[in-house]
Amino acid sequence: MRTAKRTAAREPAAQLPVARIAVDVPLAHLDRPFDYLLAEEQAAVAVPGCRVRVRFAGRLVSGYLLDRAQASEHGGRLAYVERIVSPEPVLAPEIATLARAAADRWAGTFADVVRLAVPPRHAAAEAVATPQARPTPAPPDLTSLDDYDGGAQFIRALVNGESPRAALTALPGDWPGTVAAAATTTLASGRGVVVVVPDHRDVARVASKLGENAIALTADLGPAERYRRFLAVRRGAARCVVGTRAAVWAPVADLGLIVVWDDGDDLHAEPRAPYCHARDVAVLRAHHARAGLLLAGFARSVEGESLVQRGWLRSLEPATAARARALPAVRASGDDEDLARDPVARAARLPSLAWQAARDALAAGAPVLVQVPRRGYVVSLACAGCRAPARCNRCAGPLTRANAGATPACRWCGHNAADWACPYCAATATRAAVVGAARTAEELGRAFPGVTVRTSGGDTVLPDVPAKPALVVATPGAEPSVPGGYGAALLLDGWVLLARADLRAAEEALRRWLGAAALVRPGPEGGRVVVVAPGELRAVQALVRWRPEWLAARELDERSALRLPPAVRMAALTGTPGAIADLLATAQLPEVTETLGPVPSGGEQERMLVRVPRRDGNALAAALKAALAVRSARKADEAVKVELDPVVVI
DNA sequence: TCAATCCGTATC
DNA sequence: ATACGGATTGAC
Repeated sequence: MRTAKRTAAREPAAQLPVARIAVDVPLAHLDRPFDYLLAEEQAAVAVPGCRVRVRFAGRLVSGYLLDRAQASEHGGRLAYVERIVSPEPVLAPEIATLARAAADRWAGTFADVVRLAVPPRHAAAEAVATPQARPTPAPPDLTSLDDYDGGAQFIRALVNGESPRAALTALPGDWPGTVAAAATTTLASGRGVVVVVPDHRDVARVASKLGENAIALTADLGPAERYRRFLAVRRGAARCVVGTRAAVWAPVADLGLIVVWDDGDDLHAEPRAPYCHARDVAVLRAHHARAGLLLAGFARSVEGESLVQRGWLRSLEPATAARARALPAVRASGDDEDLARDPVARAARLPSLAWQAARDALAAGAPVLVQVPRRGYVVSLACAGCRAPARCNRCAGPLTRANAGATPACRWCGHNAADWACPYCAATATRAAVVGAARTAEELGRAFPGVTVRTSGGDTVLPDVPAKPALVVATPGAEPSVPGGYGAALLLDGWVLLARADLRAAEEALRRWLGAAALVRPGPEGGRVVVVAPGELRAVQALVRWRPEWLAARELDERSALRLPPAVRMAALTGTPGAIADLLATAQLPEVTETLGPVPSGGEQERMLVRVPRRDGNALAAALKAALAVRSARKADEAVKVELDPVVVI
C-alpha cells in the first residue's frame, strides 16, 4: 500500500524520463543496464555518469546513470530512481565505454571494472570547487627523444596532433625526463596525457619533471585527497595525470597520449577481479580514444615485443652514437674459477672482475651498487658444486645452518646433515642459496674495510644516496638513485633470479638487472657493470650487449613455439575440480580451445589453463563470461576464479 | 483443505 | 544476493 501510494505521488520527467542504470551487483548474469524512471524533480540533476541509488530486487543498491531515453524497451513496469546521490558525472562516457570493453575482454563485470576506475565518493571533497585549468604550457624545454632512432619522428607526430604508438627501450639516464618530454609535447598540442608507472616513487620522479602541469594519482593518498584529485581531472582542471596502475582509467578528456613506464613490472597487474593489466588497458584505451601510446622502459616485455611484431607499436631503440655515450661497460662473470683470490672477497662471493670494478669505482670517488636477489638472511643451502638445492636425505626438506660455521641441518625434521653429499655431482660442500641484503652488506663490509655500506630494501628503502664512495646493497626495485650515477654495479647471485620456475624468469631477471645497470654512469666516464651469472645464458647476453629487444624477441619466438601467451590467448581457471569441470561443461568454448592441466593450486583448489589462438581471444572471454553468468544465475555455490592472460602462467 | 517449505526464476 | 510465485509435502 505504502509503496503504491508513494509511486503514484511521483510524476515522470517530461523530457527523457527513462534512465539506463548500471547497478552495482556482483552477479555476472545481471551485468547489463536496467531501465528506471526519473521523477520530474530529478530531471535536472540526472546527468549521464552520476551516481544513483535504486531499488533492485527489493533492496537499495548503488548504480551509475549511463544515459537517458524517451522510452524503454522493457516490457514491464519501471521503478523510479530512488535518489540521485550527486549530480557529479563521475563516470565519464568514454570511461564507461572503456570499462564495458575491459569487462568483456577479461570476462569480468562492468561493476568490477568501474570500481577500479572511479574512486569511492567523498562528499566533502565534492563540495569544494575545483580551481580553473591552467593555460596550456609552453612547448617543452626538456630532453627529447633524439637519442632514439625514430624518436624525433615520434615527438613530431605528437606536435602535429597525431597519435603515434611505440615501444621504447630507454637508455640509462633521465627516464622521467624522457617521459615528461613526450607528455609535455602532447599537452602543448592541446591534448591530455596519462602516465602510468609502477609505484609512488616513480610517480614522484615523473611528477617533479612535469611540475605544475601534472596531477599525481596514487592509491596511497587518503580517500578525500584521492577523490579531490580525481574530480580535478574529471572537471577538466588537470589535463595530465601521473599515477600508478589505476591512473590508466583517469577521465582525462581529449586524450592524446598514454605512457606506461616499465610495463614488465608486476605492480601493473591489478590484483582485484577481473585482474586486468595496466598495459593492456592502455592498449585498449589508446585504441578506443585514438590516442598515442608509449610503452617505455629499460627492458622490453614480451607483450610489448608482441605488439611491435604485430605492427601495432613501432620499436624505438637507442641510436648507435647515443649507446656509445650512455651505456656502461657490462661484463658477465659466470663461474667460481673466477672468484677473487683475496680470501675476504672470496667469502663475500665476489668474482675478481666484480671486486676490481668495485675497487676502481670506489677509488674514483663513486658509490657502488650491489644488487642482491631477495631480502632476508640466509634462507637455505645449495650444493657448492652445481647449486642444486641441498635437501635432507631423510625427508627431502631444505637444509640450513643455524649460524655461520654450524653444520647443516634439515629445517623440517632437524636431521643433522654433516655427512651430506650432493646426489647430482657428489660435492660435499654447501653454500647459501639465497643471501639477503643484510648478510651481503656484512660480508662486503669485511671485503672493503673502511668503506661505508648502506642497504636499501624491504622496509627501509633509501630514495637516494650521495655521490661519495660507498657500497649500496639493494634488492631489485629498491635501488637508490645517485646524482651522476654509480661508478659500478655488481649484480650478485644472478642464477637465483634465473632459477625461478616461471615462464618469465629470463625476462624478469633481465628487467631487474637493467633497472640496476641503468643507474650506473656511462662507460666513457668509467661506469662498469658486472653480472654474476653464466655468460652463455640468453638473459645475460642480452644484458652484456644491452639488447633487451633481442631477448624479448627470442622469448616471444619460444612462446609461439610452445603456444604460450602472448602468442596465444590463455585463461587460468582456479577452483575446486568439480566447479572447474562444471564451468567447462557449461562454457561453449571455441572449437580450437585446448585445455591444459589441472595442476594443484593449494588446498582443495586446482588450476586449469585453457588457450586459443589470439584471434579467438574475444570468443574465449565471451564464452567464459557467459558460463560464469549461467553459473551465477544457477547459484552455483563454488566459485571459479577466471583470469585472462594471467601474469604468472606456470 | 490448509499452511509450511522447497525450488526456480526474475531482478527495470 | 533476495523476493516472489507456484509446486510439493505433510498433518488434520
